[in-house]
Amino acid sequence: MKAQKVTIADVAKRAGVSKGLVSFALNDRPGVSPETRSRILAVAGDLGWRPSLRARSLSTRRSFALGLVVARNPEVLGSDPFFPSFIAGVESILSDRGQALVLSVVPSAEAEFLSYRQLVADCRVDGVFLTDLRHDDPRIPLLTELGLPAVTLGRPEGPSPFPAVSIDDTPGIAESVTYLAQLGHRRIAHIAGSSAMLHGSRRRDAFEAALRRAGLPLGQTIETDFSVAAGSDATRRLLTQEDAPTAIVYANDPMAIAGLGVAHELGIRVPDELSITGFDDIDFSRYVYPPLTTVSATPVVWGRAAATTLLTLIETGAAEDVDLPAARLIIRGSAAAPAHTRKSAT
Amino acid sequence: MKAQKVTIADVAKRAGVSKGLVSFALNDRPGVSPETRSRILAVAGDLGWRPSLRARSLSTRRSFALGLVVARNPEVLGSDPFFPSFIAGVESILSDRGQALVLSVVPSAEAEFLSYRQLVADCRVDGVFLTDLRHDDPRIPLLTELGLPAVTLGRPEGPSPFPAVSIDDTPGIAESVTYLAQLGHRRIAHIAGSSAMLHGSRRRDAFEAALRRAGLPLGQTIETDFSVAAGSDATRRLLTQEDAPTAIVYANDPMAIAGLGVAHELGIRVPDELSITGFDDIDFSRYVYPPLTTVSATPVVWGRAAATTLLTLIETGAAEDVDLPAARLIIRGSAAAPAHTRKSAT
DNA sequence: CTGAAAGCGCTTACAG
DNA sequence: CTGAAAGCGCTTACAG
Repeated sequence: MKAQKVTIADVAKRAGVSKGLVSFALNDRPGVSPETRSRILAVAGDLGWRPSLRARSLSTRRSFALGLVVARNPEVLGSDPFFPSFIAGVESILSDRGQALVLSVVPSAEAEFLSYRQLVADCRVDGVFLTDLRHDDPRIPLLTELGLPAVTLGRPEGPSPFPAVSIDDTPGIAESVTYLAQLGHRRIAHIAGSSAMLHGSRRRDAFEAALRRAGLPLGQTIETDFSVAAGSDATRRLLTQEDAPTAIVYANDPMAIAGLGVAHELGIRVPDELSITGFDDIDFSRYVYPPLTTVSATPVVWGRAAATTLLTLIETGAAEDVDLPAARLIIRGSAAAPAHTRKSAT
Repeated sequence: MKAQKVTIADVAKRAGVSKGLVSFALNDRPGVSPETRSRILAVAGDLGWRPSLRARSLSTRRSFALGLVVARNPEVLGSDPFFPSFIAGVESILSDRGQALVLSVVPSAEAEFLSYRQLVADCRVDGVFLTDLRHDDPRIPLLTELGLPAVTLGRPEGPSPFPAVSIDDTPGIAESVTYLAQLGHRRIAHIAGSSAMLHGSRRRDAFEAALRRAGLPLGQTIETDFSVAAGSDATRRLLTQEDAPTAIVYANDPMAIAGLGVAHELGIRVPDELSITGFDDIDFSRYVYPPLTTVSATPVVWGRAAATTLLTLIETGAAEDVDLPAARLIIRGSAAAPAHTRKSAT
């Protein structure tokens, strides 16, 4: 109703200058004397002038918005608190900078491609966040072709023209395995995420390397899609077989929580008869029983750093990679010495 | 790189008409002969012309985008799968309609106000979704003053100029209580959400009404902020007191899952010694142990309906309220006859 | 049914 | 240091 009535022309007239000058003053460009500038700004303030984003967009070809497209089905998305937290981090940066976040949630990888094309066709955003990196990620050449600036969460394997904001998840997994080994576990299994995803296979590699380092036999690994349902199924398979593992390292917390459910159902006591560790330290983790020993990720921090980097890239044309502090193991109650060890110790 | 090279002027020249005519053809406006229209459209297709959203925005004063601002701290947001699912539903409508979703996540109610003002000052969106309705919700007068179209999730108490898309959660709570009463429970407690929120107090009212209807004494109710942490605390209070309830009706699943953890920790077996019911049917619910008896919400459906309604409102200036099917009780394993009943039956 | 022009509200060379 | 003009790419009365 009341908004957008006053334009740059009103300010110019009232200040007795040209529209161009007002624009220069607004954008801190050289070529306007300090006195004139402050007079213009004062008038703008008096009039309550808010420069029209639409008009600026049209002439500067910028959108003043960043994009995030996430390709997941709604259920999996719902049990994964990564995105809400990541987005909260992103927003904490954007809101102060006058930027908006346009979010696109799509059900499949094909839809994801379309979504990026749509975003640039409509000039909706000035850059995007690339999450859930995959092997030979096809989105990197796509975005390159589209000329859309991006920042990747984690460093892609191949060459990438985009800055990467990373948080090393290897130490966390390694710590988990070491911790379990020190407790006396020898049959440790891993319920892994999708190996198509970089963080899925990287966690798996870290798991196997840590096992080797601990001088333990290669443990069983079951690949999943990171979903609660898959975590549940995999746990059941593991626990109902001969020589079931005494400890399971999960690639994320939702699967670990599902695993806890399966153990309860089978009458296997955690941590007495089965130790488990998670990854993410989601809110639920400290409230399940026993509370989950897990690796703390910091998605809010990640979101902040990614937003800052992307904005720098867009504004200056370049940005450095940033490495965030590695995720670390948080010891709670879901892991303990295996039953036979305790028995012999008693 | 390649995008946005061809403009309406190119199409007009190639088709041998004026820019105005191209615009008319594009927008299905009367005043252009069928032959001319199809010729223009053909040329546009040949040239791969994509009308510039920015230019359209400037002249039509529309943004072709919808807004959602959610005011929650990141942790609570993370354990609540409502928004991801709701957003997925919204997107499924928007993507086909060439609309985008701009999402704003803010930590407080004050920031929320600012966010709405910013959204309209920058003309970012043509309308917004109003979720988490509160008593005497101050956002309704705010949006009215700002002249920003909106759709409310649920019907506000007072007068509202906006269409409401609702899903009745009363029957689900009532069914929960009735079910528990029929199992033989007489001391049923409620761990409620925030009474400042409409759905928090409505579920509480439904709980008390159902108790009365069942001829049961008024149960204990503890108010929370819907968070996992609060659900955990409230459960502990309830279970460690004299005459602890034999059944607890939770206002949402995350709190119920936290309650399950507390019960385990206290050595209280569910459902043998304690029955619990949740609300939402989040993904986790069927994978905890015992699987949660809960009320199924349908946030994806809600998102779709809300998006459709909001778009109708924006395009036509009016939209009908819509009532979605009520949420219903889903019986799983977390509720059973209370111990003493079973004892006497044995 | 069609064209030429003005306008949306900024920014940006280009002159002075 | 400052002004006047053209341009961003559409839409929309207004004439014909």
